[in-house]
This record gives sequence, C-alpha cells and structure tokens, in this order.
Amino acid sequence: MTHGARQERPTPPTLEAVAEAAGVSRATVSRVVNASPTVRPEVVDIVNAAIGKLNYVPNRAARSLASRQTQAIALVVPEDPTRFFGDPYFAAIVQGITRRLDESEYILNLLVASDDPAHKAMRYLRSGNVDGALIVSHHDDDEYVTDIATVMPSVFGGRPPNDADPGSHYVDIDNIAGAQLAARHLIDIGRTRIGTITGPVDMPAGIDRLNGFLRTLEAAGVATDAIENADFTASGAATATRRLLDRIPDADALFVASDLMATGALTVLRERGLSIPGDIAVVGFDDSPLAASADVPLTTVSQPSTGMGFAMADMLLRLLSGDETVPHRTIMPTRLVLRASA
Amino acid sequence: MTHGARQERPTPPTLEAVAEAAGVSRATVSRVVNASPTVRPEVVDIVNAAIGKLNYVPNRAARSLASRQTQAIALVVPEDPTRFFGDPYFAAIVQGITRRLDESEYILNLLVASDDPAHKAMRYLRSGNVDGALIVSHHDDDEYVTDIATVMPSVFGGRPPNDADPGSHYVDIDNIAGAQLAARHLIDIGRTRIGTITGPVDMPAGIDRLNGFLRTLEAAGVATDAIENADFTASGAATATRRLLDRIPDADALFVASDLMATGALTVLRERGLSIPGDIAVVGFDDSPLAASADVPLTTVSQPSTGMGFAMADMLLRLLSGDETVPHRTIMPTRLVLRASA
DNA sequence: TTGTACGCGTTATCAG
DNA sequence: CTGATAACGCGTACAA
Repeated sequence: MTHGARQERPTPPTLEAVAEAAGVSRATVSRVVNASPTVRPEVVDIVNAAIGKLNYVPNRAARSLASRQTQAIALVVPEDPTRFFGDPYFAAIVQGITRRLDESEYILNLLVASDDPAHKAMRYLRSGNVDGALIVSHHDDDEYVTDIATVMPSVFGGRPPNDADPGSHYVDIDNIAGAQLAARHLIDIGRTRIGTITGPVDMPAGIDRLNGFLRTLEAAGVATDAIENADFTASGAATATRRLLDRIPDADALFVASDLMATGALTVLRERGLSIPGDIAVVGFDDSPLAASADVPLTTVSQPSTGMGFAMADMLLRLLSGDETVPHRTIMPTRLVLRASA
Repeated sequence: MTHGARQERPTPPTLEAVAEAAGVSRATVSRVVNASPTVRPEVVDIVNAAIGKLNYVPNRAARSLASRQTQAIALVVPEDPTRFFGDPYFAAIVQGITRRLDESEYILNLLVASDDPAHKAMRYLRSGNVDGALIVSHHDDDEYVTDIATVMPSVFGGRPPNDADPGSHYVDIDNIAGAQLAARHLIDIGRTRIGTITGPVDMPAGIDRLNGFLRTLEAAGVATDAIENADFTASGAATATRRLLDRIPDADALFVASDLMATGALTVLRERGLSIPGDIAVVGFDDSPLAASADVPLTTVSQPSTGMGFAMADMLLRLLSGDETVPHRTIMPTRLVLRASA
C-alpha cells in the first residue's frame, strides 16, 4: 500500500457517469443536482439513487467555469499577519463571518497581506477566484483595497478609506460615540488628567476614537495634551504608555483605543507601581476576552465584534444575490461595560 | 453611476483576447503565461506586452478544470468555532500556515466545523476545491477526518486518530515529554500534592499530556489522584479547577494542559484567595501570548505553534509537489519557560 | 418533461 | 518553436 501524493486516487465520478448509471441524459442529472422543479419526481429518485451509489459530488471548477460563479468569498486583510493573528478582535470578526457563511453554500478564502500584498492579492482576486470580498483592517494608504471594490462586490469592515467609492458598502460601529462613552465615564468618576493611547492615525477606527475622546474632553474643559499614538499592538501601546507617563506623570486616567493595547498599558502601569483604578483609571475598547481576564478586569467600550463579522458576510451575500435593497452602511451600537479598572 | 452587485463589470480579458492582440495563437500565450522555455524570446516580449496592456489574469476555474489542480489547500478544523477562535494557539498555527503559503502560489480555504461538519466539509473537499488538506484539532470520534486523508494528500496537526491510515503525515510535538518537563519542575521545586487539569481525553494532545504527567509523578512516588478533565477552554478549566480544589484542598501545584485553560484556573485560584506560586504553583502549556500577560506570568511548556503551522504547510506542499522523500512525521521540540507562577 | 449541442477559459497532445 | 484541436466537467438555451 502506498501513501501521500503518490497514492493512486480514483477519478471522481462525473455527471456523465451518473447519467449513464441512471439511464438519463447529463442535462437531467444537472437539473436534479440543481433542484430544478421541471423534473419528474420518479426520475429525481432514480437520479438521486445513482448519485448516492456513485458518491457523486459536482466539480466546482467546471461548475464555476460554466456558471461564472465561484461560491467563494475572500477575506482581505491588508495588515501585518502578526497583528491580525494576535488580536482577539479579528478572531471574533472571522468567527462572525464563518457563522454566516455556514448558513450558505459559500466558503471563505483567507488573504492576509504578505510582503507583496497589492500584487498577489489583487492578482488572486482578479483571477475569478471569488465572487466578492470582505475587507478588514484597511489603512488609508492601502490604495489597492479601494480598487477591489471596483472589481467585485465588496464590504468593508469599518469606514472605507477616504478615496473609496462613496457608494461603498460597509459595516461599522460609531467609534466616535464609543470613545465619547469612555471619556464621559472617566470625567464622571472625577478624573481630571485624562490621557489616551490611540490606534494608528491612518485607520478610521484610530482617528474616530481619538476624535470622540477629544470632543468630550474639550466640551468638559479638560486638558487634551495627554495623547500618544500607538499601533493596536500590546507592545506598541506599552511604549506609548511609557512616553505618556514620562510626559504627564500626574495622569489619573487613560483611555486606550483597544483592549489588546490596554493589556500592554496595564503592564507598564504595574511596572511603574501605579494602582488601578486608584492611581490611574483605565478604559479599553472592544470588550474582547482579554478585557475580562486581564490583571485588573477592564472597563471597556463593548462592540459586537462577532456580530459585525456576521453582518459583513450577510451584507455581501445579499449583494451577491442581487438584492437591490441592501443598505450601504450598517452602524452597530457600542456600550460601556463596567469592570474594575475604571 | 451604479454600485454593488448590479454594477456592470467588464468581462475580464481571456487568453483568446491576448492571443489576438499579440497576433499569436492561444497555445503560445498559454506557454508564455506558464513560462514554457520553448518560446522565442521576442515572441515572449510581444505576448507579455499584450498581457500587460489588457491586464490579463488567467481564469482559475478554467485552469484548474484543465490542469486538475486548484492551487488551494483547506484548513479543516473539526471543532467548535468558539473554541477555535478563542484560543491564541490556533491563531499561531494559522499564522504559520499562511507564512509558508505566502511563499507559494497556494491559497488557504478555512473550514471550521459547523453543525453539520462531516457532510458539508467532506462535500466541499470532495468537489475538487482543494489539492490537499491540513487538519487541526481533531478528536478521536471525528470519523470523517480520517477519510479526508484517503481522498487527498493531507497533513495532521498532532498525532492522527488511532484509526487513521498508519501512513498518515503529521506534525506534532512530544506532548508526553512536554508534560514530563512540567511535572518534573513542580517536583523539583518541592511540591508534593500535584494536580492537573487535562485537555479532552478524546484528543491526542489531551491524552499524551496527561500520560506524561502521570508517568513522572508515578516514577517519583507522588500521588496521582488530583486529576480533573476539561476541554481546552478557560471556563471549562475554571469549573474543573473548582472541582479539584474541593476534592483536594491541600493541592500545592497544578499542571494545566493549555495556557488558555490556565487563565481559567488562575481566576478560580484567585477567587479562593490562594497565592501563586506561594500557596499553589501553576504550570501551563503552549507559551501563548496569554502566558506572559497573565495575572501572574505563567511558567509554561513552550511549543513552537507558529512553527508547527509552517511545518504542516511545508509538508503538504512537498507532498503536493510529488516529493517522495517527505517524512511521515515531524516532531518538534518543547521546552520549559520559567516565569512567576512556578 | 427530457435530450442535444454548444460554450465557459485553459491545458495538453500532436502535427507541422 | 508554433498552431490547430481535443479534452476538462458542467450549465443551459433550444429543440423535441
């Protein structure tokens, strides 16, 4: 007996074979497979019997060549793989996507940007591999992602880059409102020296959360100079937090733009001997599993991550089905989850 | 201007179109596209110019129909999606896989088991969608996964189920040795009442880690009754830890079969007012990011998760290339990483 | 209701 | 070295 690639594998049965076994034409078998209503019930049974006997499964390549559909969609992530795979937020998004896809016949292709993202990804997308695309974690300077939407039905996770087609479809949360929730809370619990660790300023979520934060602080007449930029990673946030603390030693509150970053900030706070929330209160963003299990359980702005993934997939599937009534944007709610850190 | 699915999208150029534009036959264009050496250099240039001008990209369905190859592989995960997406261990595996795939022309299809895993997944795999499969997180009773290996080249992540083809290919770590490392360490630091929270006993990793643990304890003449089974989730581990503590109140050490489970155990230990490692020492398994950032940084058995994903993909790609010299198993090393918890 | 025949875009075999 | 031409497996007008 042999194994692996060299093993002789039997050629899968074709429509032709089933037709012969059932004593009908290929077309009829095709109709049965595709549940056409115009086939006599008894013939349906005969054909299905043959299909079961031969263990027939339609060849997808042939089918998509003929039908010009692939029944596949791509998840495009123009992002450093380490960051994508390191943040539970993305896991939740993907989970939501697969949950929706499980209810359909569509399958998911994962395209995480490599060194040569634009070229390879676009090449892949343009070669008719997928019927549509889901785009997540895009940056303003990722020119090629805006091209994707011109090539095939696409849904962005988060507000699309500024230069994207204004008719783009996307699912988002109100990042501004979410950040305002966080800032408001910190003010309400009496904090007066409030800082923030931001996400990348070339990403909508990074910008919007900063703006919401600023807006609330300004309205309250609180100083807004305690700002440090980071990159949505724990280590990046740690570095930024050190900078902030060096600059503003009397900070008594911190809004960190993601839970993952908050864990990095907590590490630094701990290392500086600061008590939480005693010396300094912390509010995160995401309500990822990290928040609940953190050193000091995190007060955080909750967003329906899994739900967003689900909504994105759902929107794309509707688009693919030719549904004319699909809204161009779906904005999902955020809420503040109170835990120990603030 | 219109948008979305209804938008008129131009038909992509075909081989035919390029041939016409270049004034050669389709066959020649095909040769150029596939870098056949038997084409006159000047013709190659002409054709490439036409390709560039028309922005031609080969249609994958047509190509795979003709060549009987898909340039795609599937990652099959016969597991509850919540668990798959909740454990950083899997993120690392997937990252390793994509890292290897990025160096190739292959792309990845994600198949996380749904309610009807056997049927839908097998159907998908058998319809000629992928050239090979990577199987991760399989349980002994997942009969269908062992079938996959009979249908196409496959590589398991972890020892295959017992009833799998003995010639199966897989990448694994020495779970027994890893667990022995952990147990040995707990004994060495003077612990005498050592318990363990195991993984599922229908999974190779769960079984092997338990056995390694038991082997070392028995050899040292230490009691082996402090065992509670869990399911590789944080909440499952928390429950198991409560049971164990209720039964063995004087336990002074705990070997938890995964870092994610260890975070669940830590929560319970904290809730019982136990100091770590003072009252009870804890050793995890994986060395996932969770370990370093845990409440009490975790001493843990480190395994090269990303490396395993890479190795799996590499093994499968070699299999697909017809490489006869591919070893049937690759066992990767583990080591103990000392932190604060033990 | 069912069968015939052509087309989908490539690859691959053969002549030339 | 290049060009016809036949597969590859399926969907689908069109005809019966």
